[in-house]
Amino acid sequence: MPENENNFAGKGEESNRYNPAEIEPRWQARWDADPELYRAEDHTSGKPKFYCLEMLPYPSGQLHMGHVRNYAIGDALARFMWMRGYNVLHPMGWDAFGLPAENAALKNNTPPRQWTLSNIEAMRKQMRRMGLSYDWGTEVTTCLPDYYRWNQWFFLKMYEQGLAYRKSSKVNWCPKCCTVLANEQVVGGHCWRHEDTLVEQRELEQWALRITKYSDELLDGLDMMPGWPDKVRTMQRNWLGRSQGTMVDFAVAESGSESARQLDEPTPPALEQARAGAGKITVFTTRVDTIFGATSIQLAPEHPLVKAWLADDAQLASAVEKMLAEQQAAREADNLGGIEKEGAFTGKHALNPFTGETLPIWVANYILADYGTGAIMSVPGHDERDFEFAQKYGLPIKRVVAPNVDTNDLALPYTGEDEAVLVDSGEWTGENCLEAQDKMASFAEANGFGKKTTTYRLKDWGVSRQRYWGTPIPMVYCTNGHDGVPAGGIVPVPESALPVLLPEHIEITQEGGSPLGKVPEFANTACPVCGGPARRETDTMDTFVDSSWYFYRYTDAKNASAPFDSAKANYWFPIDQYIGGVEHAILHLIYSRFWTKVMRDLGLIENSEPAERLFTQGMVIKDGAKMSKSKGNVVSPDDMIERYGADATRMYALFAAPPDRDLEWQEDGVAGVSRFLSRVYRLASKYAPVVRASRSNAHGDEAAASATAGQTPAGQALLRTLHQTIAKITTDFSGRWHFNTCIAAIMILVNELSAAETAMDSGDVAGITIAEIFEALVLLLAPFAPFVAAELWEQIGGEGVLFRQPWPEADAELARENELEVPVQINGKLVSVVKVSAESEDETIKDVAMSDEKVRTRLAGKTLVKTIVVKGKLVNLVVK
RNA sequence: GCCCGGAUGGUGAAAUGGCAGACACAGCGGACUUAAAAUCCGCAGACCCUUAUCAGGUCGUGCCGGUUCGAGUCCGGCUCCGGGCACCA
Repeated sequence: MPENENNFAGKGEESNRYNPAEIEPRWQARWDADPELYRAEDHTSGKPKFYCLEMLPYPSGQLHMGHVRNYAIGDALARFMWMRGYNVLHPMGWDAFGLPAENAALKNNTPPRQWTLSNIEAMRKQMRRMGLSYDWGTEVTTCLPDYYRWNQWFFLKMYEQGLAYRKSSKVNWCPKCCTVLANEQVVGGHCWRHEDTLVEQRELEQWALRITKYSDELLDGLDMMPGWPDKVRTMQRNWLGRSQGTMVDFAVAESGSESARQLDEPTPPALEQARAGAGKITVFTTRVDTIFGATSIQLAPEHPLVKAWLADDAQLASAVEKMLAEQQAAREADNLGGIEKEGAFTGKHALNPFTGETLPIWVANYILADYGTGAIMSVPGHDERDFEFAQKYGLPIKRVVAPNVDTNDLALPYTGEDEAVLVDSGEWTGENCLEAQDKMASFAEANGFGKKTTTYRLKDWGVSRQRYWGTPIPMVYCTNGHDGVPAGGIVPVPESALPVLLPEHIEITQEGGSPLGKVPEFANTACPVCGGPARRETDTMDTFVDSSWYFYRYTDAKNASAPFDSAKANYWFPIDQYIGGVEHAILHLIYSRFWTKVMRDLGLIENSEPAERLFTQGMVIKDGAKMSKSKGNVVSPDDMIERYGADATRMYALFAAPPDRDLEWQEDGVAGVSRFLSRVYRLASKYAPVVRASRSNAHGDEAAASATAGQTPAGQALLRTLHQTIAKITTDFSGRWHFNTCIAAIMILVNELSAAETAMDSGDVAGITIAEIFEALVLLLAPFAPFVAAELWEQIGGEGVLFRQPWPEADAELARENELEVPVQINGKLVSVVKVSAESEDETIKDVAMSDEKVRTRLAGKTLVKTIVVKGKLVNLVVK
């Protein structure tokens, strides 16, 4: 910086000037040249381990402020844990598969691989510029074959275990692109790329992973994860949606005229089939106790029985068609909840197995086809939705539950159950609802028309994507079939043939289904079993697969013969602290929990959960709104670093708000932190010679002893603040993580040092004390502002690598105040403040308070009723 | 509709049930400077009393109530803002 030379004549002056633009690149170069610097010790290390992990980013090419904040938190923690003597694993990687690479390819004609890898390069550079303490030796890039081959390996293992299977499911389909769209690519019901094209719902054969096998474990595990935020656990609980209830069979009664008409007409085989099984409708209910109040059966429009009946009943067919169309429209408008309840009578009836009553069977748009059995018994008296429906269509509404035996006139619908009792329910009348649920379910079970059941909202995980830039699914379809495999049947690729490589030079176009399907060299292959012609699976895996287990790979990133070595994973897992955005609370974090359980059952690891503790940081906000390109309020980290340096940028991200809260980005605040660092730099540089001299004079214990003994009051006061600061920061790191107040505490210390400058210069503070304080100050700064801390550590003659120095110990004795200011209240109102010595007894404190001038005046003529003395806090005099 | 958060000066925020507003930002005043920038020092919740000072008083943590010697903090009932889920039988 040439202006420095102009502004500062003296060389000594210049060295006191904080210049991050000079310091930071210099230290970065030194750190980059030392790949061992942040390398964890081997798993055989005897040290206690600490696995500190931040969520891996998608390599968009640009770090944003959310990343900066996330990594600043993780980095501070990792550095602190190192200094506390832990063996720390602090890795970073890239969630490198995904659609944006394909879009970029379309737009700029750049191959996805090239685009992705150059983005990674750019972001890695930004991270290095930030001074983040990652061990780049364990870097994981999910789009490279040495990673994704293990996705394929896991897929084969899951196939062997019956955890991966083909399933027909509904997908968003763009007829113009001829491809499946992710939910987030559907904008207002239209294809995000073709605004005039409506997205269709299509049934498609897809690969799915049987996550539902672990539903109970995923749910119950949440209760044993106190290190995860309640918010996340609640969200997962709702997502899993376990509900205990009963399946009940209602026999379908054939009505004479209807069936006669049906018999006259030719019946398609599907209908015949449906009719054969049409003996009963199974409903799922959590309130089997209310079954005496059932007044109809409601089927989802997609229910197979409804489909069968449509052919016979044109009126029903058009009603159902209308419902489906409206549902579709609502889905497009993203307003499924706001749709009005509608239904149509099927003309059929069913028998209530408990009462023998005949109930009309309806089709209703509020019944979900994919939850429970797609059929319910409608109890309008005790269910709000059924009530609304029954009112609209004039169906009877019966009361069968009352809050207690005497209260029978409460408005319907009444949905209470805990203390409630049954009425008008035959032999069950008078029973408590909850007890009746159990007994009636058992009764149904014993009589063969019901079963206690647990249902889940969670569905199996559909992992097929009709995309290019993802992990190829390692399956082939044997064209002619062979022994035990029908023509076109599934044959897994043998492990030895992995990886199934993604072809690199392909033309990406907008249309035509799976891009890999149009690459004959890829799609056409030989059946690994019979050698005959075969076609590869041309779908790729959901990118959530990549992020479900990447953190295990970090423990053994170079392993070429296994996803990782179990001994290494078992040493490092579970992750001690996982840090990331709350937006991943459900999908990523459920999928990774699932994957962990699968790996455990495969015998690869011992832990059942991936992370001991999870921290979700708040958003970065600017002008009251989340930063986004469309709002034009994005602040670029590069800009900030250029202007104020990485230290100031990181430190501001920690100082402006506690990490769990949203953070309002104010550039003036960054400038303020930068000014603070200048003050620290100037002071530490100025006293560096004192520190160095004291270090070379001092000899071990002697030095330590003289640091604390025979202090001047000025020195004692500084030491007191120092040790209070150490204590505060140390506690905060292991609990609240309120780094904003930690940094404030360091500021207080530095302000005091500034104020004590004259005292220090005039010899009022011993050199050994000055040394102790500045050494500790630099150590305290290390987790938050590593560049300037490293620089100052060197200037003050510190030995070794700063980030491996032991964290300073707080000395409670030195931190203790010897005189306390105690507020005095009268009837809870502050009246005065008195000074007492820290050792004073309550009685003494009271006496001092009572003799205070202001207190005496106020007390005149009053009667003292009660005195409250809280040691070190206050005195409250209660008077009348 | 349901479930979570949150609400404190002009702004970001701080405060194991114990002096509300630490620490900063912006602001104002001063020092340094020919001047500015930078830096340093000081002031700073609102209102009232006072010619002014010194000092003093009243009110004040979204609203209403409660518990307590004492409530930003705990309890009950609301309002508004943010996030998640949403006909889950």
